[in-house]
Amino acid sequence: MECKNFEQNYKKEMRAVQDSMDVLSGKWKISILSSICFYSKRRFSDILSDIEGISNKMLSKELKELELNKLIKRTVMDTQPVTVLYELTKHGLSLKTIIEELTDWGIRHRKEITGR
Amino acid sequence: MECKNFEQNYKKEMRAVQDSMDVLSGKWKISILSSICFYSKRRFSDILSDIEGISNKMLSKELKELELNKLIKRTVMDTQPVTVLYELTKHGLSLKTIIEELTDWGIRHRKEITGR
DNA sequence: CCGTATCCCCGGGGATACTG
DNA sequence: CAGTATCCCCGGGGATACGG
Repeated sequence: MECKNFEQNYKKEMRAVQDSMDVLSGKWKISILSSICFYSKRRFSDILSDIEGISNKMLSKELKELELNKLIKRTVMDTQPVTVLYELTKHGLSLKTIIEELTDWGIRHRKEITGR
Repeated sequence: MECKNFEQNYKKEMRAVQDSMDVLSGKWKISILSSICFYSKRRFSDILSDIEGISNKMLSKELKELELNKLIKRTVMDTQPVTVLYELTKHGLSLKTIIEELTDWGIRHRKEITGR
């Protein structure tokens, strides 16, 4: 319950958490990752309808950032009209544990705030 | 490596992760929590100087939100002039594992992006 | 179908000054 | 010391239309 192991590389660790948050804290990032993860492979328009409220502009932008960060892989299918598939990379899948823990904590947090 | 366990309560879990992110993804939240956690108890002006770039307005705002979410406890000391101590609550401390994992992932992520 | 381009508005958040 | 108040600017992000 104490934070003694933070003592040594305090600053460096703070930068590392911040790096993670920079990647994940985009407005729709987690939802997009969840959607793709759940269906394994998912098309642009499918993700668009999975996530309530997102615009095509934002989806496009967020997908681009996730791809830049090597969390997802984009594949253009040679169909007519064009189809694009998104899937998680190995690196993207390495987030699974963290997402699950954030899920559990979110549930506990809701209980804590709403008063059990 | 698959995401089968997401199948059942997909929507509910997505909302839960989002709840967590809503609490944590504020611009300075993680830094503030880390600072307080590292020193166990910390004063307003100390946190202000711990975190490079934050303004007193933002610090005040973020602290208020963290307190509302019961992650930190605010204590006014009866000194002259007034001193205020911030510390993590039990609930706030329950984030420690997640923060540590985000730290580890951040380091791995940097390696992934910069190319080992 | 999968995006990009454009327009436009609102609020996040910095700088600074002020109060108890 | 620990904030609040005010001013002000810039860019995040929505709506809509267009292009390959």
